[in-house]
Amino acid sequence: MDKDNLMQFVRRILPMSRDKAAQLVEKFQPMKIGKNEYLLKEGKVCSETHFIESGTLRAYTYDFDGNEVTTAFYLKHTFAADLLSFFKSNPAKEYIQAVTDCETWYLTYEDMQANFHTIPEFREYGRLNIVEQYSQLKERMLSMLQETAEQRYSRLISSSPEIFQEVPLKYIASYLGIADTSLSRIRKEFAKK
Amino acid sequence: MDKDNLMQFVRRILPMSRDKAAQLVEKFQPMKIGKNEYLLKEGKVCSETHFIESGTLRAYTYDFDGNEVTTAFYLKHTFAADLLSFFKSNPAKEYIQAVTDCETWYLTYEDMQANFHTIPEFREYGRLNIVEQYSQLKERMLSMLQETAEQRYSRLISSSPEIFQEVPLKYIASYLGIADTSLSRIRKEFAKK
DNA sequence: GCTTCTACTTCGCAAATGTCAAGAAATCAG
DNA sequence: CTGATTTCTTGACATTTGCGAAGTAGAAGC
Repeated sequence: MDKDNLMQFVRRILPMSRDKAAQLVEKFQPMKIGKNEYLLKEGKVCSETHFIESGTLRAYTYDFDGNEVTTAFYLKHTFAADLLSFFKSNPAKEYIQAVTDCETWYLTYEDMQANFHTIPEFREYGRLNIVEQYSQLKERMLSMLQETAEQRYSRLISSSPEIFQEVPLKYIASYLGIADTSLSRIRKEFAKK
Repeated sequence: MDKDNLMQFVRRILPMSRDKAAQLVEKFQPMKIGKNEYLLKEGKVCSETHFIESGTLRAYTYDFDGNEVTTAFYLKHTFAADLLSFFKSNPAKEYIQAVTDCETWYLTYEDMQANFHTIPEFREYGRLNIVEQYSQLKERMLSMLQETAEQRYSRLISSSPEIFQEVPLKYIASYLGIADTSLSRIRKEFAKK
């Protein structure tokens, strides 16, 4: 397992030379996480950020009635971490669990800080990365505000069809903010078209 | 009009000496915006960030059916800007409009970049600020996912009662993701308790 | 003061979604 | 392979929310 995918990912966000990128990803270390195991539990501080080489994870928390609410899916070749816990060293408010067996490259908060100080590009990368995450969250927020459940489903399946191969529908339902029975009905309607 | 409130705000996010703070806010300039005027229009790049000395603004966009969707309220002594447009110099996807007459201190993107380079604290402040905004957006997202309209209303009125003094209820309805008639019903039910 | 406009409420009905229970289908463990 | 568990679907019914229309109250303009 080499760091090619990681380097490609980093350079797509912030173009830079191969050498710079290599320097930037040097501190990342490999990890394996078995299916249903946790990368992070509520109350713990998220002290690493993981680039997913293979596998899928999801983040979730509970609502007032004790139902699981899926807040994010992390597919291969993206980063998985609780951004808030990681950057502010706060206890996490959610769980991050492996939906399938996973292999990741992870970077500790300390190593990231070291990179921030020694590599100006990394500082810029870090900032862009947060803005990017903010952007995605905002789109999802807007989608919740202005679209019906069916429209949200339609958007998700066309923008991220991979998710549907990787995770159970009930997680997707709670991610879309609807009951799993409602999702089932929406899929039925949707299939007719 | 002096910069005391601005300095206080900045130092609350990132503690620093009075001198540092003074240096940091030096480039901010005053502006007045009349009721119903626009601080930003869709399609324009948001090239300044505004600290609101007095007054209230809101951000909004339109959904597929042409209805206004309020995405944010900006109360006095906070920052108003389209974060995504500002940091990425992209065309804004929304409008920012003054709900009442406003006075602001604004900083241009160029001046912010200059501050980033010359004042390390400001870099750190910028990053923390984005993380903070992300945090707030995430809470709202969760609130949409796990709470009923009435719970969201209840939460808003207890966390930000000021908003209800400043902006029409119909804006609040679209901010909560419901029709104004539904908000009216919810308020009626809510008043009984 | 009068008119006009906007914000807000209320009503009746329709559409969307939730809840609960049952059963089918798929997956997992031994 | 087989039984147990989990996931998914379906149906009946309740609840929430949206929509259009009508009416009221208050603010703004003249």
